[in-house]
Amino acid sequence: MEDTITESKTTPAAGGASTEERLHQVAMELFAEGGYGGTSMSDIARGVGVQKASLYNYYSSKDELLLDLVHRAVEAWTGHSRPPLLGSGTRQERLRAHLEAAMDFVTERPHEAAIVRLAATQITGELGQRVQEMLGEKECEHCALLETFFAEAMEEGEIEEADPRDLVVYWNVFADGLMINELLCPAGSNRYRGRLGQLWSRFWLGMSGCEASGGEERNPGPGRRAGQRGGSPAKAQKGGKV
Amino acid sequence: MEDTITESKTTPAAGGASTEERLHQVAMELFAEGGYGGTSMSDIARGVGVQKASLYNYYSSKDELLLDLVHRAVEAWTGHSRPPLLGSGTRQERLRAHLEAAMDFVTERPHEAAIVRLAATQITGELGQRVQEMLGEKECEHCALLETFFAEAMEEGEIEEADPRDLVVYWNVFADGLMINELLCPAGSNRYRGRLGQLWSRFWLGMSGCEASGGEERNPGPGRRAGQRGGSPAKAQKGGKV
DNA sequence: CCTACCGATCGGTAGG
DNA sequence: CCTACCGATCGGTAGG
Repeated sequence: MEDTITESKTTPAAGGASTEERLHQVAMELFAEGGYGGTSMSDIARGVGVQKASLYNYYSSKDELLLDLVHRAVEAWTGHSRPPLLGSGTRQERLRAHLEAAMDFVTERPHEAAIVRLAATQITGELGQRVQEMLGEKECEHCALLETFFAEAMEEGEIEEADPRDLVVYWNVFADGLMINELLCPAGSNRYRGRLGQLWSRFWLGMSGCEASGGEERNPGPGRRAGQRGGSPAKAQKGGKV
Repeated sequence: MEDTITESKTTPAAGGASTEERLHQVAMELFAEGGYGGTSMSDIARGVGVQKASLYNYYSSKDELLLDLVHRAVEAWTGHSRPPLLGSGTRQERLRAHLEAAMDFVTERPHEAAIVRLAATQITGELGQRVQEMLGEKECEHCALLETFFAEAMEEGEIEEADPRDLVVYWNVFADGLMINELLCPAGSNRYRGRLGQLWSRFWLGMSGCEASGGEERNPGPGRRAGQRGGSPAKAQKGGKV
């Protein structure tokens, strides 16, 4: 018989995917839609088409399963949205492409995006700490990258002199605000993605020129037509906390 | 003995608060910190100092308990942050005061703020729908108020002409981005509240003057260079998804 | 990958 | 507000 196959695990019961692949898919979907506490191992087993006990051949516990899924989702998001930031074009173009890629990830791979959001906001206790640790690392890494990005943009004269860390904070507020709304909006009706043009124009005004922390009043007349265009489909990621 | 007291419910076991008040306080705190699924009625009963069954004299189910807490928290948040918006001063001052009040609520009454966030992001199923309904109503009401606020600000010339709805969206992105970061930041270290000065300057640039989505360039403000490829018309890169 | 089973705990009810 | 109790389900294990 086929017991030459040492650790097959192949039982292409559905879709031709291996049990492990189906496990990833199903668990991702159920956690994303029902939450961690709202999804039981039995629910997952039913979706995969195996007995609950069999799941423990892949993960030693429900916690470990979630951690792996979160890790995969974060990596996918980063892998999708970071490249545009490192691509070519003006800094503004690259930053905007980065943002669009991140937002498209939310639209195209909602379950993975939801898992990351869930990880950042919904998990408590010891598991929560482990998850926060993982996300925190990624975020720090990303913030450092952005800080350098903004510092270079200043050297090139594309944005006014300022503390790069202030720009990172400003960016995080804008990006997280967009993401959280896109994530929570009833699927499909992305009123934010569709209004990105005007939002970006306004955002970029604050990014490129501003009398920093000192000035408060002084809303100088407008000037500056920020690059404006529809959104081009791009890839995605972004590691803000959402 | 004292059975002359018809529906007393008074058992000032701790802090002099009634059992019902303690129930509100304890449940709010536990839900906020442990999540809905992560908090059992037994946990709450233990915190209140009564038997689990006694909780059902106040609420017919765990769901009803959460709904009431969410409702109270939303009302409190609104009651705390709306007055400044309707106060006196320039529109910018009033809007900023509104924002600061909202952020202070997060700092000063973290459990109530957390309950609202939890309600918006963590509850699924039928209960989730009921909760979303409640929040949605409140939000619509608030958006309408803001739309009027911005329309008036335009009439008064404090901000440039634009679609008020665009301004509401821009505001929502900024406000939500700030809130979510303030909510998730390790308590105390509010790096956002502390940087509100520079963030606000940048935000207000985009709010007050900007050639929105359809607009062309307008009177160039006084100083405001900013490198960025010398005044060439937008790249018009199309490719948008619609 | 399955059958069989574990102790613990869940939200909630009966009845006083 | 309590004692006593319910059926259902939880995450996980034994052993093959």
